[in-house]
Amino acid sequence: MTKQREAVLRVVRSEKCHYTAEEIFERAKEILPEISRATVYNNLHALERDKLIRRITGEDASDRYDSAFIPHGHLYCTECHSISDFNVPDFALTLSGIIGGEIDSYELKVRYICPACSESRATEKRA
Amino acid sequence: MTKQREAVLRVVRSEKCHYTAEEIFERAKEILPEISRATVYNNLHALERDKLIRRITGEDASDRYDSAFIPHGHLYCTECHSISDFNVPDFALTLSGIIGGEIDSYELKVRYICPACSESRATEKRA
DNA sequence: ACAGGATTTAGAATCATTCTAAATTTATTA
DNA sequence: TAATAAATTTAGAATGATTCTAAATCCTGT
Repeated sequence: MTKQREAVLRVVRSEKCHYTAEEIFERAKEILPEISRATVYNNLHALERDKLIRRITGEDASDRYDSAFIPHGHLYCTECHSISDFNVPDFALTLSGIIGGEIDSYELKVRYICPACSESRATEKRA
Repeated sequence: MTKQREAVLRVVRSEKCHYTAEEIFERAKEILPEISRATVYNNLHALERDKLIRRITGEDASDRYDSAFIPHGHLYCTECHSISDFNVPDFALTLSGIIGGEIDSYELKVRYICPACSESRATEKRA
């Protein structure tokens, strides 16, 4: 665990982080101004391999990361593109039951319209 | 629905397709030799928007696609990188229950070791 | 201190995807 | 059917996230 890896981990673990590699790079530079982009990528991969962080794929051009404390799903709003977390109780267990074997990890993403956007849509209609 | 869009859809709907855009392009050229890569991308986006096909993200550098008949999850083997489908009964319903609102779509990916690889590992250990 | 192995760095290279602008096709309206 | 508008297609250039490279640096164990 080098100081670079520690810095990357600290950034990803910061509050409500769903950052891209680039954003993590920017923030890691505030801790270690000399850190390079390649190192950030290297460490994101290493930390993901060791299950200290989790990669979130798909909704943008670039991957995002979050801390892996509790397995959870992600909600994407198709209007404002915000990301939030949600939990499916005992889902890992449910999955291994269906699959009939051990699971390494899972990724669950739901696209929907978030309450805020849903509300502002309704307001518009009324107007 | 142009003949190009039809060709792309036909390729994605071919048996057990989990192709990348590039693979779809190669196969679409067998139907329409003049088709261009940009058209394949355009139509993949259009077909996804219209929910005629589904995009699968993440496990490779490039996205993959499959036909969207029945909502289902994907199993990735971490050893041989094969992809297969599986079904979580009534999952869309479960999700909208948890989220408390309507869902646009969901993507569920599970990483595990497939039965074939699991077996060959066991065989190795025995040897 | 020293050897060996892993990590870091800057920048170049790669490669999937998107963009562009012109040409063509399809749909609409007269 | 002719005329016009709107959407789609095309080839190739551009973009941009990520990976690669090769040299420098940092640990670790002796």
